[in-house]
Amino acid sequence: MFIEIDFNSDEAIYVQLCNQIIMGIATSQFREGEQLPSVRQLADAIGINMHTVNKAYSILQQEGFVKIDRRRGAIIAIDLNKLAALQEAHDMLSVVLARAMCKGVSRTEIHELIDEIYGEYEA
Amino acid sequence: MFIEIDFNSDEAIYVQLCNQIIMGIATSQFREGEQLPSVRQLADAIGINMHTVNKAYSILQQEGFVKIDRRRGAIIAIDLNKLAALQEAHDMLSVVLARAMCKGVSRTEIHELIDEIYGEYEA
DNA sequence: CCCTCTGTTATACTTGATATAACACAGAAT
DNA sequence: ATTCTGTGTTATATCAAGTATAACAGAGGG
Repeated sequence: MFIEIDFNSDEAIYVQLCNQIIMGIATSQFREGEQLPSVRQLADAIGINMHTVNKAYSILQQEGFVKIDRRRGAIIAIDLNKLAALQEAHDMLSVVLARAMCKGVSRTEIHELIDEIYGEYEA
Repeated sequence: MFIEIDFNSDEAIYVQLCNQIIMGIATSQFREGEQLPSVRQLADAIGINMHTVNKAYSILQQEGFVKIDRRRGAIIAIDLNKLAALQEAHDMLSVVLARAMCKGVSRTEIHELIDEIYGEYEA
């Protein structure tokens, strides 16, 4: 369990949690069917409130990354909706690329970044 | 001036404003040295508060997209810091790509999206 | 039957986003 | 000079969102 929270960040804690868990799934640190730590366990480990973790898990459920069972807790369960995923990726990329373009980052450099990150994830 | 705010979005209004203005710069709708509408003009046009626009402009200044003059208002002035831009792009892409990968989007499909968006911007 | 584990709900507290109002400075018109 | 109108700024208030504390409810193991 390698989750690092930056308390000085302007990003909400539950958002950081969501992102790190999703990245954990992408890197196969968490696998389909695997059980995440209970809200209390994780909250204590990080030093934050149980409710904040609960909110992160709820959002991950809503976005189709986990399923929540009252007895077993949160379990990795990807809901594959590729059309929605492509739409979401397009919208988020539009913002990221606009920022990069304004600052003089070329199309080639972006493609290189993509390959670099995909490399980190597939390894 | 084509700025559309979604009041049902979970994104804060000032964030939507920042993003749309940055996309406006990327599409050459706004050019270096050009003057943005005054905080009151834009606020009235959109139907929001002047202070919300002011916050967006302040953030754009802080991030190096505009300069604010008490007399002339906000003026497009890109502060080219490519190293920081590449770092930022890497961090944001890490999150976007993780989400996409989990949902079964391939590396090739991401590259296609990049080209598609760059095409829209350069046109 | 009790103890402990799970998530859930109710309630407060604190911070951030947005709005209202008054301010201060600069330039144009009179 | 004086007034008017434009700019961003600051102070204050309001409302929503993020986070925390505490008590609850169901499930399973001793």
